[in-house]
Amino acid sequence: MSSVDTKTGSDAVETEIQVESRTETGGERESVCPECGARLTTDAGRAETTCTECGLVVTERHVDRGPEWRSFDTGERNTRSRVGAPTTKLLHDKGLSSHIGWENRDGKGSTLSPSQRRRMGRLRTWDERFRAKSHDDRNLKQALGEIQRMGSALGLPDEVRETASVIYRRAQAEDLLPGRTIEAISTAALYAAARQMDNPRSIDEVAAVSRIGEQEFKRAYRYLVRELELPVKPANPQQFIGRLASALDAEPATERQARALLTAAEGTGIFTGKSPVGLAAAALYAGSQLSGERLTQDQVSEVAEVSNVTIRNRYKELLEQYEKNRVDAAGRV
DNA sequence: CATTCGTGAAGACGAAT
DNA sequence: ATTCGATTTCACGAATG
Repeated sequence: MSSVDTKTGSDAVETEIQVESRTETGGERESVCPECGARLTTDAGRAETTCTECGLVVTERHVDRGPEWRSFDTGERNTRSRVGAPTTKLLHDKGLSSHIGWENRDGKGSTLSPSQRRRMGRLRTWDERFRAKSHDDRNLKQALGEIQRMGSALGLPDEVRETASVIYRRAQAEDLLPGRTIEAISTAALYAAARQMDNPRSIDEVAAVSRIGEQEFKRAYRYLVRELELPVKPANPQQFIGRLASALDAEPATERQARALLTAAEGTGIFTGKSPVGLAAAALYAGSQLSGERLTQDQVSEVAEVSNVTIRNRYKELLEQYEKNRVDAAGRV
């Protein structure tokens, strides 16, 4: 049993976090004083509950839910310490755990005997081990909570979130976390997972629900892919057509045309190096011209979060290739 | 007037040195 | 670590309907 405790440990954490994340914020604010039975008032700012009559301080556990602990901004990224995860200061143990220091002195400041010193050395070892373990656990909890939150905000299925947490754990196991924020790795893991499961979201979409900036997010993602050698294929623009079309309330004919345009351009090198979302947006615009719906470039660029310039540059290439294929097919018959 | 189109400057990125 | 080529975006003005 002892040899597998890392595995069972992390599984236990996973189920625990799911239960916790489903739990809504504590309901019962109505309570009475255990001493005098009078009403209690809660001071949210001080996180204190006091009796109106006798002044008894009950002090409930005001659980600090949600990852609002992150107080540094992206600009601080450069000055951040590279040692350890940035959670330590603010989150780790909430300052509740004791720590065995390195000084070989007792509580009064006098030095220890050699035997006591050895004993403390052994204790210190275990202290560090437990500390590291619980730190990783907290780290993971935090990350899984974030993945859960962002995943549901993006409407991603559970499998994607599970894949994301697997990726996160791999990153943790390979010591990829130091120097990066939990949010950054979580966001990157989720984005990578979505792509791996053929349910990609655009960088913009993911960045919109993440707590980190787009720059940092992309960095973390590339870092993860490189270090973990994640097998992520280039995203297919077709995968964005459906969601964009429904966001635009586009006609089915337009969507069909868009898909046809993309299919025609597949494998011609038009895709290489181009943003998949930009291609999808351009295809929808061009498709709407062909179908007669005539969406404007700005309409499409709005929902796709792609500039109208990009749409301009892409849709001409798409139409060109489409024409070429059409005459080829006609000539072959 | 709204939409589309073309352009140059600027920033980010990957690849190569 | 810097440099280069491609891409995207922004801001502007001109052309088009």
